[in-house]
Amino acid sequence: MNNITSNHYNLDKCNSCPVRELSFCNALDSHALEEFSALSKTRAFEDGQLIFSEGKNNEYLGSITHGIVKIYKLLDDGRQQIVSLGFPGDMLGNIVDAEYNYFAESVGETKVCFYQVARINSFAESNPEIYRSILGKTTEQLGHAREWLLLLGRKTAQEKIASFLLLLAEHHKGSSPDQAFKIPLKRQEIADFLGLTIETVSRHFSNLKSKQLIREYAGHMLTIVDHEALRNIA
Amino acid sequence: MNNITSNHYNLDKCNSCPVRELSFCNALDSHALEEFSALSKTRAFEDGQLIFSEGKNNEYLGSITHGIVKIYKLLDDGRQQIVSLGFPGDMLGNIVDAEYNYFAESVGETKVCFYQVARINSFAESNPEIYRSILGKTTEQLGHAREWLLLLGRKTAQEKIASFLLLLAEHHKGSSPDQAFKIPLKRQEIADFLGLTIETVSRHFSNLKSKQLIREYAGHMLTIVDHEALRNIA
DNA sequence: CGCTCAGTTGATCATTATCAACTTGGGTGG
DNA sequence: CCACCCAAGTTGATAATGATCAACTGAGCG
Repeated sequence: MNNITSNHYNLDKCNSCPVRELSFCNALDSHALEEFSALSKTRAFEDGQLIFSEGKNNEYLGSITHGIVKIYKLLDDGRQQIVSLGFPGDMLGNIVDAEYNYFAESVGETKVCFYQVARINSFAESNPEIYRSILGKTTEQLGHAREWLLLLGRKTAQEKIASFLLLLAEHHKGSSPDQAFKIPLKRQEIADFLGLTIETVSRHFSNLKSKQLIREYAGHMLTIVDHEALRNIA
Repeated sequence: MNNITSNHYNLDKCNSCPVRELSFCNALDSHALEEFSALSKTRAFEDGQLIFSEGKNNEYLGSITHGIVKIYKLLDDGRQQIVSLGFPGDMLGNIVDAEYNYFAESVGETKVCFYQVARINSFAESNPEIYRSILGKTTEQLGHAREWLLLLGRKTAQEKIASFLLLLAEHHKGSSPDQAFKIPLKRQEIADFLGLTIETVSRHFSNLKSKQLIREYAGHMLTIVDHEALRNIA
């Protein structure tokens, strides 16, 4: 964790924060938030930058404000598994384990609001509710991880792809259903998220297209044509 | 959650608790612990009893004191995935999500120390450190879940079996290495934990036996003969 | 223009699932 | 006490899913 840029508009930055209601800092009242926000530093990442790397200690806790972050693990021979996709409002890192045993990398342009863990702990002495809030986010992540265990352990390739597309659609709920959205991941990343190979992912995409359940165009823009059918597959 | 038996020896029960140092209640000092322990009720389970079922609300938080609990999810067609094995000291349930989206079932004879979530929340008003402690346990579970995501997504059957055996051995560290221990799960449960079928599990067990890496006898007693080789496989 | 990277598609292979038969062992009742 | 029964586990034969290897397309960029 280097080069965290100082932030000089602390006082009202949370008010303009796009993930104000989603982030773990949401639990704080406006007075506490003002104090807390003074501790934060925001950092922007280009596509594919390493945010955390394995074995690094838990010096910072982050909150994603823009973009997507992939959390992944590696085996010795290079096999990779994405264990989580972080979307705006999601928490990054943890304040408990000294060993942060994953890699975190930006997917596209990303911004993360960081807090030093030591400062969170001091802050918590007078504002213990922050722990409850971090607990909420962690429990949520645990739920997602377990959902994915079911997917990786028991779903077929086609079911995995369908589930993945619905997950993405879920994060575009703001826009109308049947709205086109950009697939943020490359085929290799999708494969690493679903426990498949590039080729299998590609084939099942083609398959869903030929069945007219989805449509893809202009690079990576995707429309889910038949939500219902996709949900039945997943 | 029915039939929670009242516990009439509250005052010093935590002192005799076998998971005193492992459980989330560990964070409390002896005064707070005495107050907290009065809120707990212990319940015993036979093999294969349902402890939580999907969709039930988060009324209770538990701490496993004896035995093993499997947490699993189901697909509509009956496919099952064990998403976690709870050992003594592990936490059961959560205090955040209203929907507890898993099944929990005892594996062998099991005892669980339960707390009503509402009571934990009241208690936390004067002892907020309990949230920090629950957060610690939840973060630990998240770490295990993600380790398993790597296993399910990217490891071969043989690697899965080896990893599983080492996980079990890990929980018998108290006894000397190369010590025999009982495999607590049936083949079907192992399969549901590793995302495999019974037959594949059985074949790879046979394979490891024929290679003299493990030995199995008297039903389900297992000795790991060659830890090193097993670790290389995993 | 040609290079590279991402993605697609095809052919073949390997691993694991499926289906089926058989073994083993513990428990029960005659 | 033995015979039987059932559940769990093993092993074999075959099938299917997904991986691997390979060739090719197309877009973006210097």
